[in-house]
Amino acid sequence: MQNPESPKYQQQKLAAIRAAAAVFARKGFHGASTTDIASEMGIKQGSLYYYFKSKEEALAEVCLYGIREYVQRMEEIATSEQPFEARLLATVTSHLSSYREKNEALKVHNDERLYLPEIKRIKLKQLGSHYRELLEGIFEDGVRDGALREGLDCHFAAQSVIGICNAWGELIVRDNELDVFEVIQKVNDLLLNGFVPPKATA
Amino acid sequence: MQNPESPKYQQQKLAAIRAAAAVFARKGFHGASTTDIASEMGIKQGSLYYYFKSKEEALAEVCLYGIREYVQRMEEIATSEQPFEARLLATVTSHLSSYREKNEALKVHNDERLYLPEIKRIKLKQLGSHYRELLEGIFEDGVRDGALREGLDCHFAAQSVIGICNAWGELIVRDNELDVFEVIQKVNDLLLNGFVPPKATA
Amino acid sequence: MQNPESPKYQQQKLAAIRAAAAVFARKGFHGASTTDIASEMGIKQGSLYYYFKSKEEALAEVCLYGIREYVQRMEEIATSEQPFEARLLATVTSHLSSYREKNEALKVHNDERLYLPEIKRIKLKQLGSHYRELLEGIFEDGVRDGALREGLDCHFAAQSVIGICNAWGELIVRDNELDVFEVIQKVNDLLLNGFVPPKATA
Amino acid sequence: MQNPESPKYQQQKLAAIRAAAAVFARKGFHGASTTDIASEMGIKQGSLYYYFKSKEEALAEVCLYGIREYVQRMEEIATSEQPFEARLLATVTSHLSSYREKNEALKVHNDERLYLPEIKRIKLKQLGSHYRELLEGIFEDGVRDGALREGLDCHFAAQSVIGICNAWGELIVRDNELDVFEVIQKVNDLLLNGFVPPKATA
DNA sequence: AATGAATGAGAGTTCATTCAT
DNA sequence: TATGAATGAACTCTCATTCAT
Repeated sequence: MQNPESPKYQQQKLAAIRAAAAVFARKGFHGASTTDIASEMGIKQGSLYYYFKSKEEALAEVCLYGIREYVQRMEEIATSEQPFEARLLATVTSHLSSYREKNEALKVHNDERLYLPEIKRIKLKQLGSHYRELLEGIFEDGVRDGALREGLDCHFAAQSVIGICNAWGELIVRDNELDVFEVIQKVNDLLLNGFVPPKATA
Repeated sequence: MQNPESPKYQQQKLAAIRAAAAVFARKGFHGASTTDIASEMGIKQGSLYYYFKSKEEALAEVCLYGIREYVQRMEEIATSEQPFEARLLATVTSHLSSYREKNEALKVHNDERLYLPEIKRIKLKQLGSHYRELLEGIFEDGVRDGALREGLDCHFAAQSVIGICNAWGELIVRDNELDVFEVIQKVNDLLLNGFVPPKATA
Repeated sequence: MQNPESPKYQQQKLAAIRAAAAVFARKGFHGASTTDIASEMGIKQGSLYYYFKSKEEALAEVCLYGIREYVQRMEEIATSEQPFEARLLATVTSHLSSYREKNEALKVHNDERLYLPEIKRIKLKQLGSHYRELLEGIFEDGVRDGALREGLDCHFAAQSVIGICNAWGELIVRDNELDVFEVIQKVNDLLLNGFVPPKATA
Repeated sequence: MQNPESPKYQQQKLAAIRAAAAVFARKGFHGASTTDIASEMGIKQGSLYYYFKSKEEALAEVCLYGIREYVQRMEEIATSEQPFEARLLATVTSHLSSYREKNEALKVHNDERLYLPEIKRIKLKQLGSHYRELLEGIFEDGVRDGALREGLDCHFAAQSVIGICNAWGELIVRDNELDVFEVIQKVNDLLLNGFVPPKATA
């Protein structure tokens, strides 16, 4: 069926993934219909099956697409030779701005991937874990460098960064007025310093 | 469906709301069927309509149920005469432990309320805003007391607390092994101090 | 179940028949629900079964009720010692005014009786035939008396009277402004003389 | 459901309308199921929705179909240059023979259109009024020509023609033995001359 | 005499999926 | 490469009916 790896096919397939991402983000996996997706990309419902074997596979591909570039960027950040603070800022920036750039696929990955059967989630789990591990690595480096507190729970820290970025990401998607750059700054600051003023040490 | 505020009816209605909450939390609104809900509470599918006019109304009631007690607890915290740090800890504790106590309704409120029509969301919005405002008030008090940094964006702070708690909440619901008490401590600490060691002031 | 032939029961049963008639007339047999009927008479749905074994039986009773008094009146007219013209007028008057007096049961009989199973329609058929035969008898008398044309098809005539009365009856039920007395006069006149002016005979 | 004015679609759609007409005529709108209609046209129930958006819309289309050609024929009769008597006969013939030619759609229009919501009835009302007005016009012409009595209530006359034709139409549909031609003659005669013999004028 | 509660069957409708063209 | 047509399963919802109280 996918015999033609023709450029036209590749291009349409990408359009299909993006259309599916947009619709899943808006309506959720179960709330979205194949008709919705097809009409989002300007074709008829039946034609969708030329690009996806099933609706579920569409979800799988969207999730993969969503997290893949997200991990890629993290890979670049993690391997870059920068001080901790720069890398954290880069992480937060990458994560949050991906939401504004209408990367609906990431939102879909976060919210809907659980509706995939275990098997189709393996790859996603690997990528997700990889992402978290890279981020944990950054934190570990930070601790080693003295940029971070001794004894910091790096796993907890990484999860928290992901969590707070996703939370603000949803707000960003929902509220177009939000100044993403400002949010990035503040999130970054919160993660570094918390809300409490530095205690005057004697 | 009926007037009768009979105790039997009230009790069954509550069971219905809880059953719906459990199923919606597990499968999402669109992924859950009324058969699922009915069998969760041990009645037949058609009988569910004795307690809910529609599936959508069931969602509305679950959301309301979920957020109501959540706001109530916040109200108590906000009006208590405690220093900022105690109130923040109480907030985080209240929020996170509600997830462990299988308050699936709160998760449903967070994840599924957007599938309600605008009209049925008004009340929820009010409650949500009220919660956030109470929390903002706590932060404003903290700034005034000097417990928090001068010039802190209290709106941002409140949103961040809610966001990070919801993120960890999902993890708690998904992973039964997680030590909630430990998470609470660490989240609290992150919010107060961030990840960076206090700068040695000269 | 109907053990108590108490006056209260009889009275409520009549109310039930009338309520059913009103609802069936408004919504049709299949379009009406037992809830509609019950609430029309101010009781709860389940209680209806105290008066009717089934919805179908309710229809049967309404139809019977509707046609019974209608036939009774015809019986009086048919046995009265009046000239043809007076009896025709009485027939049309009886038929049409029964519609204005909200005898919805008659309308139900006309429109919905076909939804009854053959068996439950036997009695109705007898009554209907009896009505038509009485009316045919009136016409036969009229022919014999010379009040009507020689060779008139009395069966056709009777059916036509019934048909035109039912047709105007529906209009009367639907349009409250209609002057029933005027309609009666005109229908009567149409049946007697038609629309053409009497030919001047040499 | 679709744009395609493909001949196949048009043909199947017509088959769907006719099937719906047959079933609605037999069982009434509420008594008929979409399964009935589908199996009448030899497709599966779900497939029906390829041709109708809803059962209600099926009813609307059947009614429209039923009354449309009926009005068309009347238009031809009304604009023809014939004496009154010929036009009345043509009207009665058109009306009654349409019942024998299994135009169940007309019966459905008469009996079931009230179950449509107001909005979907507007077009039907217009057509119905148009029909009546054309018929009234024929009567007015007849009065002007002297073919009809001075002072005849033409509105009443038109309604009566429609009413009596519909009444006999139902009988024709129900009783296959009835000689339609004979009924037409007699109805026509009744409308023209009534049942009373012409008074011998001195 | 009446009701609250429940049921099961069936309704209309949607939708993922298939396939000939 | 894409579509029109059809399907069958699942879904939400309604409703006549029953029965303990």
